[in-house]
Amino acid sequence: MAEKKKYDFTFFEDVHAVARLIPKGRVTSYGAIEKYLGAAKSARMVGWAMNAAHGVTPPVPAQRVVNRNGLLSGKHHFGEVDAMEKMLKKDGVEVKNDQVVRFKELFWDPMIELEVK
DNA sequence: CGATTGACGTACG
DNA sequence: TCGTACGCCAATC
Repeated sequence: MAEKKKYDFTFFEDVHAVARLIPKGRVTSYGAIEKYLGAAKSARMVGWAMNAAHGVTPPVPAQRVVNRNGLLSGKHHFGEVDAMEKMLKKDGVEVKNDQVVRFKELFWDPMIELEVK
């Protein structure tokens, strides 16, 4: 019984992995990750995974993960409200009114980028 | 153990 | 087009 943990963190690990795969200057949405994981039924679970992404190594760029509208829905969870926006700008992502500018252009879909088609 | 909440998304009016 | 309602699954109270 080499059960490391009682719960299956597969979902969390996968979410973290995908989040780390997000290229600099790019952003993605929870829904995209969900669908990539095949769990488009639990959108909120991705948010919980991100909540668990704090303190893990390597750090998970959760700031690059926004909601479907490109809105920084989780900016309040970075300690400071400006932390998420600041990091995004640092990555070269423009943020206006807590929203990613040209979100459609900067959108990074794992299903398309990671899938060999 | 039951009810509420939560970093979302889709459906309906 | 905008606002409200519901579903989803897990964690917390």
